[in-house]
Amino acid sequence: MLEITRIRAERQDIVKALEKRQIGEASELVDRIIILDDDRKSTQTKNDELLAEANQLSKTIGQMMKEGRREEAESIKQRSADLKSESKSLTEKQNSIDMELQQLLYKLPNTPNSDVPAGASEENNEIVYEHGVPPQLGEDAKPHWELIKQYDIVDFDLGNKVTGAGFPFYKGKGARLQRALINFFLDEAVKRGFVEVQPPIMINEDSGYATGQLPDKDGQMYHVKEENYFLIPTAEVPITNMYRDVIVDTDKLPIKHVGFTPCFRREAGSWGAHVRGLNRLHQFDKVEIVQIQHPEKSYDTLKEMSEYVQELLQKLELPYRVLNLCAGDLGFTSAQTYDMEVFSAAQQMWLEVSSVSNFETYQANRLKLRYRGDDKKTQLLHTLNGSALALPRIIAAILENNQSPEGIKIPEILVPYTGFDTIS
RNA sequence: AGAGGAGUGGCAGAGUGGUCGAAUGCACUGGUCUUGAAAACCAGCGUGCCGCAAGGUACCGGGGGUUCGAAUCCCUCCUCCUCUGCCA
Repeated sequence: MLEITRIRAERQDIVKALEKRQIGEASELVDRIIILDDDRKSTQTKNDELLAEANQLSKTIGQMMKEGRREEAESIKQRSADLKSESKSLTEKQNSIDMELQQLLYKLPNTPNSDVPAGASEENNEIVYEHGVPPQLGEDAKPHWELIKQYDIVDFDLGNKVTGAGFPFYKGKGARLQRALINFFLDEAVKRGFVEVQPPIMINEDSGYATGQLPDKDGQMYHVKEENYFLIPTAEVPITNMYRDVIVDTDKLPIKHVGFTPCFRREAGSWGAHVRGLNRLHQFDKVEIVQIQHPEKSYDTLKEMSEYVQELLQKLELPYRVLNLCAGDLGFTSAQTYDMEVFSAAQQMWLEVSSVSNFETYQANRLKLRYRGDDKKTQLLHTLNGSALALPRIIAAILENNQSPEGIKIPEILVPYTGFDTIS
């Protein structure tokens, strides 16, 4: 959520930044927010004055009662009651203004950083780096959804029977490859100073709002009605929410966490031919890295996280490219995002395997995640996160790129984790 | 899941209707003293909102209510502890 003080102070810049994202009516929305905020302030001032008088009267009444001046006390009780009821209606007004203001602020996405390219859709994403050469596969190269059947390592039919579409079983060497990748990713992150956590995979409504999944992505998360819990779409949500309502000592920064969780996404209405096999699932595994950083250092941290993810891809010997997402393709809460895409040779397409983002103060504002500045005042921190990495598409790429008539070659670095070097 | 008890500032812990945003201790910050440190002593020390400021206002697990006045009384929800039950 954008800070209202910032909206007021940098009104023109913010409107411009939001328009870069192709948000219609940005200017009207911002104007409305400022008017409401004015209203909020004046209502509070009025209400505070009423309450001040009422509090004063109550004290006087108390004093009179003590001194036995009952009649005098009775005579001003009425005035106090009037003040109280007047204040009550002002409080109600305040609440309804607050709520409307809140709703409008929820509608505003984050403002893109100045390095973010303009553009409406993914065609305008900027390719900032490419690494590796896609392997030359023969005519008979198979997409991963055929390979998994051939070697019987991922079973969608079983998943359909036991749960439904998008919930596959991983079997045998498929399951072991999956486990190997999880351990590899966790170990690498821990080596780099990320503190491992195992968070709950259900979150409450407050957490959903704090990191911005709610209300924006309501309907995309699985919802447990009885408890009003949501299955997490990413470990970002529980891990970042560890720091909801926290004031962090600056010498503890940056805070670095890594966590492995399954992730659940309903992805309503987004299924099609290009999302076959492991390309898109309702449940998938992901190792996530999260950092909480001082505002002045957060872009260095973003770069560092992006480089870290690239190292993982290099170690897995996968050809990849890095995209600087354009404003129109940016996630709702992000100020800047780098996507890492792996080239899947048999499908002849790029698969997004990681998304590394700086949210600046957007999440911190909702989280009330702050540090104390040199002037002793609390200031919002910056939050960042990234996938490191999401498993299914990595598996898809490994299967497709490393296939040969002899079977599928496991990247060398993973062999100590898998205990085998070929799937055949 | 049932019965009982409890939730107060970073921590411990007082406060059961009036001047309480809240005693006290510890921790922390600054100062005095000291060659330095410790100890001792002095002072400061929650968060949000409104306000240029002075100041005002709200918050004692969350929400609602009673009252001129609520940390304190009532209702409700949540969480924790104890016992019983169940269970990886």
